[in-house]
This record gives sequence, C-alpha cells and structure tokens, in this order.
Amino acid sequence: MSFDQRLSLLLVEDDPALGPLTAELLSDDFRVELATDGQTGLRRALSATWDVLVVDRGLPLRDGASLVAALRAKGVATPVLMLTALGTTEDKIFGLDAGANDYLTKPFDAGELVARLRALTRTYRAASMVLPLGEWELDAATRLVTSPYGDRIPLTETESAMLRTLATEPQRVFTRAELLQALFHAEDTPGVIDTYVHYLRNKISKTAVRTVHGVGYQLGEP
Amino acid sequence: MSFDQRLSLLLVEDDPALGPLTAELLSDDFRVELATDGQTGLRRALSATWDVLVVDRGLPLRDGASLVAALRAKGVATPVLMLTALGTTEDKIFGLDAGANDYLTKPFDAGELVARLRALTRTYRAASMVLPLGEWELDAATRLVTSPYGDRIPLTETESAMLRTLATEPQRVFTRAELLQALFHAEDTPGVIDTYVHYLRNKISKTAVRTVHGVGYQLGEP
DNA sequence: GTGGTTTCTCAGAACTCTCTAAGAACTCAT
DNA sequence: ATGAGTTCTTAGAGAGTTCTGAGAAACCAC
Repeated sequence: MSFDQRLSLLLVEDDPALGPLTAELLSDDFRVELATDGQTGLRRALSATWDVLVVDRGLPLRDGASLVAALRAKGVATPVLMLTALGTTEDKIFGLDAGANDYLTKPFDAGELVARLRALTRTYRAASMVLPLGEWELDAATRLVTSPYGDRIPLTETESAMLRTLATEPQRVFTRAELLQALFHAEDTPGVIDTYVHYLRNKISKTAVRTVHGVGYQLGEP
Repeated sequence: MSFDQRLSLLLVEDDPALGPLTAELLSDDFRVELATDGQTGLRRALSATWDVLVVDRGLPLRDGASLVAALRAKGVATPVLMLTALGTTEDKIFGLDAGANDYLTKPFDAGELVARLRALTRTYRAASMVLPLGEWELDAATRLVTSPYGDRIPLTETESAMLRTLATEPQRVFTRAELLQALFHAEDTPGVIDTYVHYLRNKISKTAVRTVHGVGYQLGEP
C-alpha cells in the first residue's frame, strides 16, 4: 500500500479500439480506469472519488450528456471533459450545458487532450499551498500545521494527506471507504483510517476530526 | 437600486472591431469590461476580483499567454478562456499550459463562447440535505442541528431521522404508530417514540417537539 | 548495514447508540 | 376531586462502533 502520485481518471468510452488506446495514452499522467457503457460509467463515477472524468458523448445504455447531468444532479462537481464525434456547435453547447467542463471533438490530438486535462485538474495556490483549517492552517509543502498561537506541528505525509482530503469539503462526512480510496486507493482494512485519525487528534487536538458515529469522519475545529 | 446578478468578465482584446463586438455579445450574460492591450489587461485583472477572464493570445505590450502566466504566478485562480487566431495544436497546448482553463480559436461561434464561459463559471453545490426548522436547521448528512446563534448540536441517527420525519410535514400531527412505522418499520412498543422525543427535547429544547395529547407528536418551535 | 522515522495491523478497552421497561407526573372527562 | 388513560423521565443491558497503544514491517538517509 503506497502512494501513487498520478491523478485518478475515469474514462467512459465504448469504442473497443479507441478506449484502450486512449487509456494507454493517458496512463503516463493518470491512473486510468475504463468503463465501456454509460450505465457502468455512472456507477463507477459515483462509487469512488475521481480527479477527472473523460466521457464519450455517444454511449450504449446511457448517453454521455445524460451521465454528466445525472452526476451534477447528485452534486458531484468532478471536472468532466466530453469527447465526441459529433462536431456541431449545437452539440458542444448541449454537452457543456449538460454539465461538462470542456468539450473535444474526435479526431483529437493526444497532446491537446492531455493539455486540456492538465488545465482541468490544475489548481492554483498563492506561493506555497496553504489551506485554512478554521483558525489553523496547513502548509501542504512543508506538512506543517500552524496554530493560532504560532505553534507549528509537523505531520507525516499520510497525516497531511488525510487532513487535506477532509479539508477539500469541510462540510462533508467522509466514510472510511472514501478516505481509504482517497489516501491509499485501497478497499480493505478500513482500520488504518481510525489510526490516522487518532494520530491527527494526538498531534493537533481532540476535536481536529469529528466522528459521525456509524458513518465516518468530518473535519472538525482544531 | 437593484443588484446586478451578472458575473463580472474582463475581456482583453486589441482588435478594434472584434473587441467591442464581443463585449456586446457577452453583455447579456456578463458585466463586461474591455482592455485593449496586455499591460492594461494585467493591471485591471489584478486590481479587481473577476468571475472570469477572456484573453486574446496576440496582444500589444504583453502577450496573452504571458499575461495569464503572470496572474497564475501571483496565485490568482480566476478562470481564463484564451481566444486566438492561431489554431495549431502546439499553440493550444502552450496556451493551456501557460495557465488558461480553456482555449477557443477564431473564428468562434458566439453560442459556443457563451456556453464555454458558462461551463467555466458554473459551480455545483453539493446537494447537502439541510432542512429548515423555523430559526434552526438540521443537516441530514452531518446530523448537526444549528441554532440561530450558531451552536451546533450533534444528533444520533435515530434522533435525526425522527426530526426529519416530523419536518417533512411540519403542520401535521404524527401518531406514534406512524412514527414507529417510519423509523423502525415496527408496530409494537410505541414507547420508544416517547423516549426519542424526550432525547430531542433534552438536546434541542423543551419545545422542539409538541405533544398533542391523545394523538401524537408534531414539530414544534426549537 | 544501521538507526530513525513512517506506515500498517491488530486486539482489547472504552465508548456510543439503541431500545426496553417501569415508576412518576400529568391530563382530562366525569 | 377522582381515576383511567396518557405522557414523561430515568436507568440500564446488549449490540455495535470507535479508540488506543503496542508491535511488526517497510522505508529512507547516511
């Protein structure tokens, strides 16, 4: 169980030639999973947390635009690049308005696809990457948590990653399975999560992470 | 005096014909300001907070890509759509890697431009199930009741479920049998309901649940 | 290699939640 | 005012969940 720096990408493409080819093409920069129909694609999109989705417009069982619309209706904000053979402006507008963030028509240039995906997944932070945690803050680069009084607490990489994950959506309650997926890309041994929550509470404060009994964990107030 | 709902957009475009035309085109959906060279564009981009920028690639005084790179270097994360006459894939990749979020080549379709800008500025609100309870509210996911003063009271799953059930029809009086059915799919031991009503009143307030003698319970005023 | 750190597993302890049960307090029609 | 019915309150046992610490394994820098 170890870190994979690549971002996770769900590719939904039914073409038996283009699908694996595109997956291969993207595998340098992304951890790619391939789904070959809209139904499966939607299920996989919902069953894990992805950094970005690439969705073909014309898909069996469920249309790409409908897939994206369904995701958006559920409040999933993951960036989506829609891929399609249909090239008219109306198609593009329809796809974008369904909830896609970008739209690329086939045949596309491999370099452009990767560049657009980079643009979609890129996040900007002033100077060093510092996330506010209520009164506290976490510098992701140095992995130092700073208290309002100026105390600085060093975190390990996993501890920092967990705190960052929780901080991405402070309101949300993350299940053990979700955290396990986000931190380790694993599905078994959810007990690790408890242990790291324990570490964080020891290092920062008892209330840094809130337990929602029977559900999971949520960012608390340090 | 009324609030201008439109999003703010800074258009940086030097073409004396295309600039005002595009500004006009976008003015239905955006509050547009036009800058006609890269230097001025960068200054205006930094001197205010914009919802989105549209930047031409070829600009006098400072190139569009350099403008965006400068913004990004300062940690400005505003979405940028780059507009250009140069259409090669290398140009697109260069523009995107400079920090643009989207790239459109001239001549572009007005509808597509607007659709892409909508996609860039769109934000998804996670469908957080928050029910209003008079002055108070209950977040179903975190099971936290928030008072008008900001106090947050954690509920257990059953307490939260009961409050949610009562809140579905605030006017209605629920019999014990109905609540029992809704919460436990049970028919016996209606005494549990009383107990949980008691818990809710303890945690929130005496008046959170109203008793209708001989009938059942109703949502009260916390 | 060696020593130090970090990561992961595990199992018992501690805790929370749920639901029952039973007496006390209340309500209301007579 | 009385009593039958209804509601409130409290305590506690059982099931399940979470916490915690200790040790083994992996990793890393020297």
